[in-house]
Amino acid sequence: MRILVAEDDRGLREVLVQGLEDAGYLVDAVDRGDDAIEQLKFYEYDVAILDWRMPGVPGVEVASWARRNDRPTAILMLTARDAPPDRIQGLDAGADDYLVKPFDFGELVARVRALQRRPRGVGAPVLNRGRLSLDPARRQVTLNGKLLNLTTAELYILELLMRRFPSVVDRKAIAEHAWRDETEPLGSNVIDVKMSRLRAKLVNSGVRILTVRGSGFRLEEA
Amino acid sequence: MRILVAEDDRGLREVLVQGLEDAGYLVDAVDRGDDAIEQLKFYEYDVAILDWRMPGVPGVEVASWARRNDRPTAILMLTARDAPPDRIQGLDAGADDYLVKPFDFGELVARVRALQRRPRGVGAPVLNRGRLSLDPARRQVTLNGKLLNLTTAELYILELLMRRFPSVVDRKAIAEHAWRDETEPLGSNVIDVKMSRLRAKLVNSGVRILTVRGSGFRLEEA
DNA sequence: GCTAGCCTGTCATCGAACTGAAAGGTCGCC
DNA sequence: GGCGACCTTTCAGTTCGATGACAGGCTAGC
Repeated sequence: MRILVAEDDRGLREVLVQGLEDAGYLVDAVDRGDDAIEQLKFYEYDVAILDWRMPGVPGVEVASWARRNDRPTAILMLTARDAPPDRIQGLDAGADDYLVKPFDFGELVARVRALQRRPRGVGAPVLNRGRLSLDPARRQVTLNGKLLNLTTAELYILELLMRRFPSVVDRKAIAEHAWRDETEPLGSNVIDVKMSRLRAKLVNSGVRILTVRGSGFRLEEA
Repeated sequence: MRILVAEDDRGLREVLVQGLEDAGYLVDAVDRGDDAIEQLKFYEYDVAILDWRMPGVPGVEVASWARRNDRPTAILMLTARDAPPDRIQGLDAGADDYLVKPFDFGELVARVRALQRRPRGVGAPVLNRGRLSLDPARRQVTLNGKLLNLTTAELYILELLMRRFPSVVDRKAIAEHAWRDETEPLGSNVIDVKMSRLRAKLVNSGVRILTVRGSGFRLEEA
């Protein structure tokens, strides 16, 4: 297990390195954000522990760089700022978890363990496919920068298809994610209707919804 | 995006449900740990928000149940206990994230968003043979990464042949596996027909269906 | 409070895909 | 050579999905 620590406070950095090595990890440490990016370019770390404030590039920037470049590294952010707005920004930038100083070292280790249990290859906050771009936070989709006018249900379905790309998504999953009440009584063809409407809005989007008979639907590029 | 809220404090529960619904999520709520497990059995939630202390079964128990049973749901734990040892126990039990009361609602939403960005857990093991790869959970087959368009019956037959590889599979077994309903329908040559069609789709797949005269069929590599 | 507009789910219809029966050809074994 | 097992193609019936039309519900704006 390889971990990158990026922290400018020397005392804290040494505590982290020492403690994590004692816990059995291989640890590299840097004290600048731009150095962190350099390291991330060349090694596939399992976890990166980033300080919020750092010389060079701040932790958030490092996190969003890693996200944009599809680095397989889980990111744990450290900060002294406890104000929720900041923390939100950190999480939305692509951090996987968050810890506020001062923190208990045992808890840090526990969170690192929790992170490495998670499957890797996390997707970017914004889903892109073809000429489409779906922002889950804003609940909106753009086609070549132009806003697409999707209904709520359509957006849920499209989001699901994009998240599961290129897998087949079955009707049950679609129904459960896009509607509230239903259990199994899908005696109607609502899904088909919504698919039809969604398809109509996706012409020329670089993306197509394919039917997999008997199984469900999946997205296809081009 | 579907969320389960398990919280016994009625006031907080209603705040959570209302707030999350306003944020665009589909929310179900229960006030007992055992009810939470029942819900998790039946629906594939994207995220479950669990209170630490609850009537019935505590949140940690629910989390570890979900982990043991490979539920695809990410778990966010809520607690009033701030002592790190407790928090560590929560994370190790299988929680994906953690929030201490009282918390800022905006932060809760941010954490939920961070959780849902992660890919879901792994499903059933994938069968590989030759250049073929069959995913039983998704009910799809890929040839060199490209999706093969098999009908339901063809897929069942192929799955059986792959699972039994390299043994011979007799016609009776094939019929029973691919048509759950019938018992003695072997009055026609349906199986032969399906085999023929399946073979046609398996050209150049690194795999061949061999006939064992008088016994059945088996798969052969290369 | 009313109206226009959008969203939703149901239905009917059309078309495409899948299925199984049948017919005729091929092959292996005696 | 004969026979039975197996292979392939064809064809029609059926199932499943796509789509346009419609009515009820909800909302925003007046």
